[in-house]
Formats: sequence, structure tokens, C-alpha cells
Amino acid sequence: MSGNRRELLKEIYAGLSAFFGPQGWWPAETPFEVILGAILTQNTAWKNVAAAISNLRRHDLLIFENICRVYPQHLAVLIRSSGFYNQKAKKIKNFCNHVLTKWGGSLENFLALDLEPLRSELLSIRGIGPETADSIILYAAFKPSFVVDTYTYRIFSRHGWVEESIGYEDLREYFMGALDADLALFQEFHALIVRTGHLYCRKKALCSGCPLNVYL
DNA sequence: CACCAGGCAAGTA
DNA sequence: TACTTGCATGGT
Repeated sequence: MSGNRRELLKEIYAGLSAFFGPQGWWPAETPFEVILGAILTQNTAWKNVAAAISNLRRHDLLIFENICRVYPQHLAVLIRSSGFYNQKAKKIKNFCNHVLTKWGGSLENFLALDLEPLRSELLSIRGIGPETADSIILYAAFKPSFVVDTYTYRIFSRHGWVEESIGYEDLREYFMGALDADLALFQEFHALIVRTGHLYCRKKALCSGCPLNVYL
């Protein structure tokens, strides 16, 4: 049964990869920028996140040591366009304070942890949930933790491949239990799923030619 | 005008 | 354990 799942996933990945080509995610220049983007994009369109990151860049705040010194209120003003800005400013500061107090300010050392210890420590930080944690692990720490998002859930449940009631951890295990722990594969697969979701989830267009050929 | 976007935490039963 | 609600801007 699990071999079947592996074949299904391999087939979907191959199809999406051939259809869309390489995605080259995450759209950021440094690990810390990935982390900021992962928090800022929580339930928010990426376009609004991009504007916030652009503001941070203008203020030279895409650097860990710099953002550590800024007040949450000031941060909130700069990331306003990403929505939930008061919460998100606090979440970013929570992350920074964790690295400062527990890792002596060495983000590099923190991200060098093995996958499982890193994941549980990320999840202990207020504001870092499972998707944000896995995004950070996959695209900032470069370790193969599969990222599940709403598109993943919608696409796979709508096709009847998983139960509608499935939760985050079980859906993540659906992928990780069937696929080899391959960094590039996980990075591309998630990016391709999001690409598909952007085009077809809750849109009127049908998936003409797309391997996931169903009205979502 | 209503609805949603690459979630998460806190509160309730 | 399993819902529900607050958070908030900007695009369709």
C-alpha cells in the first residue's frame, strides 16, 4: 500500500516538474530572510509579504543582529502590509530572543541542529507552528522536512488521496513515509504544489494540461 | 459588498 | 480531543 503511495507521489511530482519546470524556491537571498518570510506569509498573500520585506530591506533589517535591536512597534509599522502586523512583529522578536538567549545569538549554530531537535525547538517558539517550522527547516536550514500547506491539503483531499479530516502531522507523514528524505525533492515538490494552488485552487480556470487535472 | 491569502494561539466544551 | 475566534492588510 505504501509502495503504491510512493508511486503516486513520484508520478505527480514528475508530472508537475515536467509541466512547470524548476521553481527554485524559496524566493529569498539568505536563511534569515527565509525565516522572516515564513512568519510574514502566515495566512497572507505573498505579494503583501514582498512589500513588507522590501521595507525591511530598505531599513537594513534583513540582518539578524539588526532586527534584534529594533522595537516591535517599529517593526510592526514596517511590516504593516503583511497583515496581522502586531502579532507578526512579536513573533519575529520571539524568534530572535530565542536565538539570543539559547544560542548566544548564533543563528548559524541553531540552524545547524539535526532535523528533529531543530523542529521541536522551533515549535517551542511562540508564533512558529508546524508549517512555519518545516519551511524554515527545508529552506533555511536545508534539511528534508516536508512542508504541508493549505494547497497541499486541498489538492490531496479533493482528489480523494487522503481523508478530509487528516491533520498536519499525518499529512506530512503521508509524504515523508513514502518518499526518500531528499532535500531538493522536498523543496521542489512543495514549491510545485503551491504553484498549482496559485493557478487552480478556488479559481474558475480548469487545469488544462496540468497533471492535477481537477477543478479545485 | 463579500471573500480570501503559502497560520497560529488561545479559549471553550 | 475537537471546534471556534481574533488577528488585519490588500487584491479580486
